[in-house]
Amino acid sequence: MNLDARDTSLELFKKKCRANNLKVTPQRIVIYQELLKSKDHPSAEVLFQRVNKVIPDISLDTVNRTLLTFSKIGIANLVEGYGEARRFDPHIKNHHHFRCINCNAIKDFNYEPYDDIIVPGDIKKRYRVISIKVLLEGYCSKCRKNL
Amino acid sequence: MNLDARDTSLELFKKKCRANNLKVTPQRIVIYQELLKSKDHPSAEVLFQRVNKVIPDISLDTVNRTLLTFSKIGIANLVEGYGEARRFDPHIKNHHHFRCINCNAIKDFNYEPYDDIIVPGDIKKRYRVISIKVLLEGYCSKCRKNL
DNA sequence: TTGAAAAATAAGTATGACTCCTATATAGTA
DNA sequence: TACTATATAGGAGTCATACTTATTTTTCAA
Repeated sequence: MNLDARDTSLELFKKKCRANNLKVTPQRIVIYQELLKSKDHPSAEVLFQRVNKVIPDISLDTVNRTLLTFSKIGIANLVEGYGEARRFDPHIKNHHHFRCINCNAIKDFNYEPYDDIIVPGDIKKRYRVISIKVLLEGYCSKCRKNL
Repeated sequence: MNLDARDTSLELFKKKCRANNLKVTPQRIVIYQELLKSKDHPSAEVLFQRVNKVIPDISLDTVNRTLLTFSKIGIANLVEGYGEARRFDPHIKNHHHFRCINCNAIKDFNYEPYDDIIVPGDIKKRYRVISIKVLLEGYCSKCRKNL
């Protein structure tokens, strides 16, 4: 055997695909590799530009669809900002949210211990932090029933 | 003086508008009132439907623009999901984010104490929680300079 | 109270970000 | 190798948001 880190990660990727009945296509491999390299939480469009250099006739739809698929099977993470409509909250005071990853419902809650959460020193140094929110994600009461 | 709770809140609203050099228009008043009533973190479209019943010829653009304005001057809050492109992260392991409210940059960080954050009992009972994330928001190093 | 200036609005158009459709191509496997 | 289920490209459609412009309003000072 002669697997460097890259091969190992690629093999792992293939294993995960097979475990989820996903075909290992050249498109998926390149999208995976380009995402792994990314330090900037790219959008589908941004990653498409990079993948496009490797596979010139890939479509944006494929990149977007594939990224969503990856996030469903745990190969990638969907960052805050979910590609849905912007939503507003009349609550001004700091509070926290539970978000259903299935139906996107958002529930407010307050929890005193969360008010004592401190900001890491190096974050404080680098950025100006205005709010601290805890975001819990999972399935709401309705959606957990249908699992 | 004969101010009930509603009048008081309306006066407060007008005060905030003036403090920010915003004109107090009938549209803004109704949008504010309807948002205050909302328990569901409405999108611009959803709130537009409600406001529309009070002001039939209001435009969706006005509702959306006004909500953004409100969130800028602290009358409303913009909920996770910012109406921008969906973004992906190759990091699988649970970690946390700092997000710049100006340029929307997202920075990953890890902080051990955050790994011990517990889920409130009543949330645990009602929902199935899968992930706990701390979301810090404010200004990144670049943007804080230009303030 | 009025009228001018600045700001806000409605309506229509444009753009961006997906999302769907369908014919073709390909991976997995018998 | 051939078959079947999936995946893909490309184009069209949709939804959410932003822009443009002419008109209307608010605000404020005379």
